[in-house]
Amino acid sequence: MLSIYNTLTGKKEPFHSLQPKTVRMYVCGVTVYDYCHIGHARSALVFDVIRRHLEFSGYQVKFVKNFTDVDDKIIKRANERGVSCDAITAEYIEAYYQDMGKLGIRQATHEPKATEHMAEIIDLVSTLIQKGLAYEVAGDVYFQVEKYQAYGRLSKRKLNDLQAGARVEVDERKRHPMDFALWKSSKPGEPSWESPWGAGRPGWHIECSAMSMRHLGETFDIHGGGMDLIFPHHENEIAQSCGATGKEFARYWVHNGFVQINQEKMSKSLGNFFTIREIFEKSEWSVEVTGEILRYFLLSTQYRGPLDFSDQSLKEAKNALNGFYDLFKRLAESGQGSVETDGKANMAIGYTREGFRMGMDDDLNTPVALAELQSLRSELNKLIKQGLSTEVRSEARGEFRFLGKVLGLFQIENDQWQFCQMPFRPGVESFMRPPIPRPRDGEMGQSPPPRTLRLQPELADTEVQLKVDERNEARKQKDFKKADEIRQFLASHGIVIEDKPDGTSRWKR
RNA sequence: GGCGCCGUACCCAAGUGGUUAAGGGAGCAGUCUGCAAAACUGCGAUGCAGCGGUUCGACCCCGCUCGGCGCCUCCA
Repeated sequence: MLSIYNTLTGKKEPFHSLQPKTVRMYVCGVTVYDYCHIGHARSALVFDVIRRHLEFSGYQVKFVKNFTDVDDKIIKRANERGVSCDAITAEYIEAYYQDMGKLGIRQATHEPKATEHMAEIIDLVSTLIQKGLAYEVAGDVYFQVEKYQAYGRLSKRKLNDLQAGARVEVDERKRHPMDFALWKSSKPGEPSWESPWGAGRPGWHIECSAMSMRHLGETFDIHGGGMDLIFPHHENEIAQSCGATGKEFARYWVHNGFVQINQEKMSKSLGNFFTIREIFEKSEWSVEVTGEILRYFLLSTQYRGPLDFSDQSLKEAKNALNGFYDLFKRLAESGQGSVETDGKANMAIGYTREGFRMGMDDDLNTPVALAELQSLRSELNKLIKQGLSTEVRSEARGEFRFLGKVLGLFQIENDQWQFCQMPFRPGVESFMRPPIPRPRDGEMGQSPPPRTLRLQPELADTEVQLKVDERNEARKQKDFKKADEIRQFLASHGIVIEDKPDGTSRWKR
């Protein structure tokens, strides 16, 4: 039974779906005007894993994640480049799929766009006006926050408190400073749609209400996003949705913590962000391996806590994964077991599955889930030393695949894993670049110049094996000088040899 | 000014009102080994920012202090 922290109640609560065996979940996606950074990756991954865990637990998950494709920032970017908004959004939606795909983020069941739901949005705004919760002023429509008594229940704020210290610009046309736009009249050249209030475009919050209700119904189970969306975005979504339907909107509100750099929030405005693609570009490893490192790193902290991104944290993730894939190599070798060792291994697998499930059920405690897998790794290493049958080894690898699937880990083939850094890639010592100076007013942050990678042609597996055999022959002849030369040669191609007690060797890249 | 979060060993990171405070990384010392790598074994917080309080008993509950951060404006 899953327990999950609900921002609405401020407590961890047992999760019950409204409909049996089906979970309806909506997550705020990204505004598509730029490349995604690691913060976006964390959010996407957290909800990807929640979805996978729910499926693992036997639910069918209807998962909706939107693209915000009408927005001031998009218009601004389009104007800067002298292209259409459509061109901007198409470009960055494509980039989103590329980047998230590399991270192994699965696509949602529906990925709606605001521009494709204008009818629903206009309907919703009309309803709010009819119900007296919204008012029109010269082509703009505002939601009147004072008409929704429960306003502030998600973010635990009171309207009065908000007013007191708020840095909200005074808009004479609003009845209350916190009233927010449902519909904005458009200026010439801006994207616009016909509406009862004239040509315009939707405000930011209304699209999520319209799209979630369209695809999931008026009341659904989980609504998620980053912590920073709690106020005002989700607060406003609740106000306008509940106001319009008179029903509860989402039942569980789930928010992920931030990725930080040096204990500070990573954000565009601070200029201290790393895009997903730049990490892949700088990585010393293949796309698959880098993706798994990033996933492990992002899951090494519980989703609600802050997570500091650094070169070291990625190295730790890499080292941890090396340990798993080292084990997988051993599990792929054949062996003789005993009733005792095979039995112990099966027991350990059983306990691990149970512990893993409990960890994940406890508000998606991925660090605990990973610790369980680490314990199994350690246990299996011991048992392999004592002797473990080929069958049980294979089952164990299968278990890592099975549980790992929930986290998106351990899915790649053993020989796809790269243990060593790619040799001869100058200038790529680390994922991290020096801190970017904070941009001054109105100035964009500077990107470092692109790095050119020189790839050493890789040795084919057969070539490596030939060399390894040659070396073992030399070792048999006690020609250790030659043996070491071959080791050196292979090392220069990024290959590490591990000698086994029986005189044969395993090798890894 | 309002609301909220965090502070666990060298680093990352779980956790519990009362047994030995998970797990990983790094380190050190061993086993194994021609060498190496991997693996294994051992060592490592008498203490969970500090100070009070509640309690038979608190790292875990309450209060205060110090330190760090977030939201209140676009933001995952």
